[in-house]
Amino acid sequence: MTRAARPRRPGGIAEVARLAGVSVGTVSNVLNNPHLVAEDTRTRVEQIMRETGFVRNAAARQLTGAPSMVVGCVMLDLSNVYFAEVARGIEERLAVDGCVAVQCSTDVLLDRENHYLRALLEIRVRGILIASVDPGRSDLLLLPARGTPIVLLDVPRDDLDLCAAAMDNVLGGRLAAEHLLDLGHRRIALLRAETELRTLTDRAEGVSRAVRERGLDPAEVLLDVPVVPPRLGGTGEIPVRQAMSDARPPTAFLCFNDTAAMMILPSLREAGIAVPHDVSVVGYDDIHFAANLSPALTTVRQPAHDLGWTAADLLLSEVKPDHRHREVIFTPELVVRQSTAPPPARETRTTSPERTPWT
Amino acid sequence: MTRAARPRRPGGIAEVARLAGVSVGTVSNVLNNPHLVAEDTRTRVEQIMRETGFVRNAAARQLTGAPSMVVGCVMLDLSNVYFAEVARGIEERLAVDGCVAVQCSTDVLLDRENHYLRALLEIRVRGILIASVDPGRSDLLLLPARGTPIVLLDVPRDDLDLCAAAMDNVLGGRLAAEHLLDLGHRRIALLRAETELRTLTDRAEGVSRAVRERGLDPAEVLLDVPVVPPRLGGTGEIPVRQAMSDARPPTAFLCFNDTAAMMILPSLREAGIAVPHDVSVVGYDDIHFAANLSPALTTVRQPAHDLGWTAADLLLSEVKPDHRHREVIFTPELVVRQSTAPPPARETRTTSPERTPWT
DNA sequence: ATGAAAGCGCTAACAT
DNA sequence: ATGTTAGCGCTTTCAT
Repeated sequence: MTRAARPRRPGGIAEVARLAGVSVGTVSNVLNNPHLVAEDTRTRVEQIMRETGFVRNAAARQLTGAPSMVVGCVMLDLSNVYFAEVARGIEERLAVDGCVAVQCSTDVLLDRENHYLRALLEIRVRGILIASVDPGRSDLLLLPARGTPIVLLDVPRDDLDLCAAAMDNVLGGRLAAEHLLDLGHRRIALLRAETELRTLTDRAEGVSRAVRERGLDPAEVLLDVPVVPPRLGGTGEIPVRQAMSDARPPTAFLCFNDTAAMMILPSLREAGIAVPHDVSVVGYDDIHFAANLSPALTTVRQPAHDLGWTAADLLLSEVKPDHRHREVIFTPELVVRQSTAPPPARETRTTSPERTPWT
Repeated sequence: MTRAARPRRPGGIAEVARLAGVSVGTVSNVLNNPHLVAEDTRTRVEQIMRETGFVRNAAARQLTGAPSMVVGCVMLDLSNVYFAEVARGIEERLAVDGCVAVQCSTDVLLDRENHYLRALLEIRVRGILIASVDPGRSDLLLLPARGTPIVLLDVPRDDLDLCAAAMDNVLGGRLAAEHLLDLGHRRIALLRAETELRTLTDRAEGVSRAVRERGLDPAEVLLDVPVVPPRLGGTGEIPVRQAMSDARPPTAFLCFNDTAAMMILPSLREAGIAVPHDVSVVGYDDIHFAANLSPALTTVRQPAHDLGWTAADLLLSEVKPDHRHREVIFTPELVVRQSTAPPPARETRTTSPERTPWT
C-alpha cells in the first residue's frame, strides 16, 4: 500500500509545473529544449522558476543518463605549489564546460589513491584525472571499463590505453645535469624524495644518461641524498652537512623540486657555504618564488598550469564519439639564474694541470 | 504505453539482486542494515557485489534523501599557498567522514563566486565552505534557507546567522605594526592588494589602531602601496622605487601576505637597499617558505591548516540535530625572524637630539 | 505545443 | 528474514 500519509509538497520541477499550470514535461522542455515551447508559456515558467528560486537537481538528471558535471582529480598533494598550479589549470579548463573538480590528495599512498578512486566512482564523476602513485598497482585500470574515463596526469601512458598529459622528466633531468656538467661540476648531489615515483625515477634516469654520455661514471659523479618530505612523515630536513662531509663532497646540489632547493639554501648559508661560489644549486619546477630567492634559483621549468589545462581538456574530449586516446608530453626548459656557477677552482682540477689529480 | 522496446539489463542493485536470487530490498539491507540480513544471504550478496564490481550510485541514494558526500569549497585562489594549505586542512577533516570537496577559485570575482554557488547548489552538495568576496552582496545568504549549510571560511560571521571559522585579522595587523613601531619605525609602507577584502581591511584597521594607540597619526606614519596581484590581472610588480622616492620614504614594508614579501625582497636588493639594515620587511601568513628566505622573514603566522580543518568540522556538524551556529576565531602570532630591525640611525632622530628634526 | 507516464538506482515502509 | 512497492526529481518517448 502506498504511504499516502505524509502529504509532502512536490519539490523541483513538479512544483514549478503546478504553479505555472503546465505539465512537468513542458517545464523540462523549457529547461532543455526551449525552442519547442511556446514563447509565453516559456516566459511564464521561467518567471515561476525565478520566483521560487528553482535549481535543477543534478542527481536526478544524472539518474536519467545526463553526464555528471563533476570531475575527479587525484593528485599527490594539493598543498604542494606545483600541484596547486596544476589544479588551477584543471579548474580553468573545466569551467569552460561548466564542470567542476573534486580534489583529492594521496600523499603518495596507494591505499589512499584507491580509496578516493572508489569514492569518485560512487559519485559517478564524469571522469578522473590522476597523478597515480603507481599505475600498475592502482585500481584505476578497472575504471574505463566501468565507463569512467581516466586521464593520467603528470604520468606517461606507456603502453596503457588511456589519455595522458605528462612532462618529459627524462629530458628535464638531463637538462639540469648537462647544465651542471657544462659548468664543470664532477661531483653532484641528487636531492630526491624517497619514493619510487615515476616522475622522480625518470629525472634520475635523465641525469644518469647525461653523465654517461659525457663518458663519466654516474657512480663517481652522483651522490644520492634522500629526503623524506614532511607530508610523508619526514622532517623535510636536508642532510647538507652530511652530504658535504662525504669523502668527495659535491660541488652542486641537483634538487628534484624547487621546494627542496628552497630548504637547502638556508642550510648551506648556515654552514657557511656560499651559493653559487662554493656550491651550485639547481631546482625543478620553477615555481613562482624561484626567481625571488637569493640567489635566484636556476631551475627546470615545467608548465604546470598547461599540464592541468590539457589533462582536463583530454578528459572532456573523452565523451566525443570520435575520441581516440592521446598522450601530450610537455617539454621542460632550463632556466638559468644565479644559483649555479662553475665549481670552485680546486675542483676544476681537470683543467688545472698544475694540481695533482686525486684519481 | 511503456517503452518496452530496449531490453536493457538492469544495472546496480537490481542486477545484484537477480544474480544473488534475492530482492532489491535485501540487497539494500546488506548495504545499509547488514544486521538484519541472514549471515549466508549476506555473504552471498557481498560475493556477487565483489564479482560484478558493484559500486553504489550516490546520485540515486541522494534522490531518496541520503546526504551528499560532496562538500563545496569556494576560495579566492586555490593556487595560493595559503589557501592550498587551508584546502588540505579541509580535505583532511572531510576524509574522516568519508566526504570529499569540490574546490573552486573565485579570484575575488563576485560573479564567479555566485556562479560556483549555483553550480554547487545543482549538485546538492552537503554544504559549502566559502571565503566570500563580499558576504553582503553574495548569493550565499540564500542557501541556508534552501537547505544548504554554509560555513564562512576566513571571514568573520559578524551578525550573520552562520557558522564561521576565521582569523583575527585586526589583531594580526596590530601585531605586525606594533613590532615595527617598537623597533622605532615611524614611516611604514603598507603593501596590500587593491581589493576590499575583509581580511585586508581588518589587517589595515589593526595597523591603524596600533599607530593611533601610540599617539601617532596614521596619515603620517602609514604609506599605502597598492599592488594588483597577477591572478587579478595585475603584473604583481611592486613599486618599490616609487615608494622609496616618496617625500618621506618608508623604513619598513608591512606586507599583507608573504608572497608579496617574497616579491619585494629581490626588488629591494636590486635597488641596493639592505634588509633589514636599511628597511625592514614584515610578511603575513608564515607560509612554508618564509623561514627559508634570506633574510628569513618576520611574519604573522596564521594556522591555515587548522582553519580549514575547523571550517570543515563546523560544516559537518551542521547536520546534527542539536546544532547551534558557532564562530571559531583563530589567533595569529608574530614570528620574528631576520627581516626586521630598528630603522637606520638617521631615522631614529627622535632619540638623537644632536640631529635637527625635520618636523 | 503540451500532457501523460515510464523508468533511472536506490531507500524505506510495509507485507509476508 | 525477505519480498514488494512507492516514490525521490528528472528526461524522454508517445499521445493528444
